[in-house]
Amino acid sequence: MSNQSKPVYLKLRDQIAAAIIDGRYPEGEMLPSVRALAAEQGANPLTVAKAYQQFQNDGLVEVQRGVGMYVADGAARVLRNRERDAFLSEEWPEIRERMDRLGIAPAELLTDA
Amino acid sequence: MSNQSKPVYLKLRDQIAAAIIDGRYPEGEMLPSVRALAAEQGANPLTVAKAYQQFQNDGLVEVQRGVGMYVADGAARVLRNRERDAFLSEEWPEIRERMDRLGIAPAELLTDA
DNA sequence: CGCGCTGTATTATGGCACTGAAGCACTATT
DNA sequence: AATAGTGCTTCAGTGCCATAATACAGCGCG
Repeated sequence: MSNQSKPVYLKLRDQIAAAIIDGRYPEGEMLPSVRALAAEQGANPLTVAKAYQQFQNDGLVEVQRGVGMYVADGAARVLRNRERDAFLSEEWPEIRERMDRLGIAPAELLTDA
Repeated sequence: MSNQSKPVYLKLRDQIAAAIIDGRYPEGEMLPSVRALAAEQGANPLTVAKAYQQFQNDGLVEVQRGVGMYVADGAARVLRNRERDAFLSEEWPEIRERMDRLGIAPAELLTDA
């Protein structure tokens, strides 16, 4: 659903955010360079820069021009809380409404880990 | 999430599907005309037609040119089963993964009715 | 200094999806 | 026949996305 026809820069943004939350991009560590990530993902450097842009504006990554971009302290916590609130207030109600309409019992969703 | 920056014709499509599943557009009954629904929703008739298009291709609505479009027999059941399967196989795994990442326990969200 | 690595800005271009306006084709009713 | 209601086709416009080529600016190191 989230990985299909969505703009590339948004997919990259989500992917980076997940990596920060999971600690795969640890706080204080340097993020992959624009060109490096672009090459790795087969995307354009400009597109990667656009994905990084949003994190800069929010102060979640610190830019050292000529050096690289670093994950700010507390970025993982802020990011997780923000996405958590957004999920609960916006996405979950609609998901729940859909489950009710489709007749999906909550129990059957919890069987697997 | 589903009601923000999503194309109008897709929002209309979901809305119509929900109405069919819920029986607000009963089987055998005539659907609102393209122009009528467009006026009601403040959209362009063509956009509404595009939303209806997908149901025609799947045989869920029957078109009588010059007359109108009617909900096919069994449309509600087919539609509900299809969306149900799609939800379980495609959407839910991603939702589950996100909830795990954000530290949300599924059980506490499913307890209330 | 010179080289190589960072991010950034500019401009241009192609593609694609969405939306819209006008008109055509068909049917039922009068 | 005339009218008014249907869906449908065609043409055109708009905006976003992605890419490309190029150049600029800051930093570290030999």
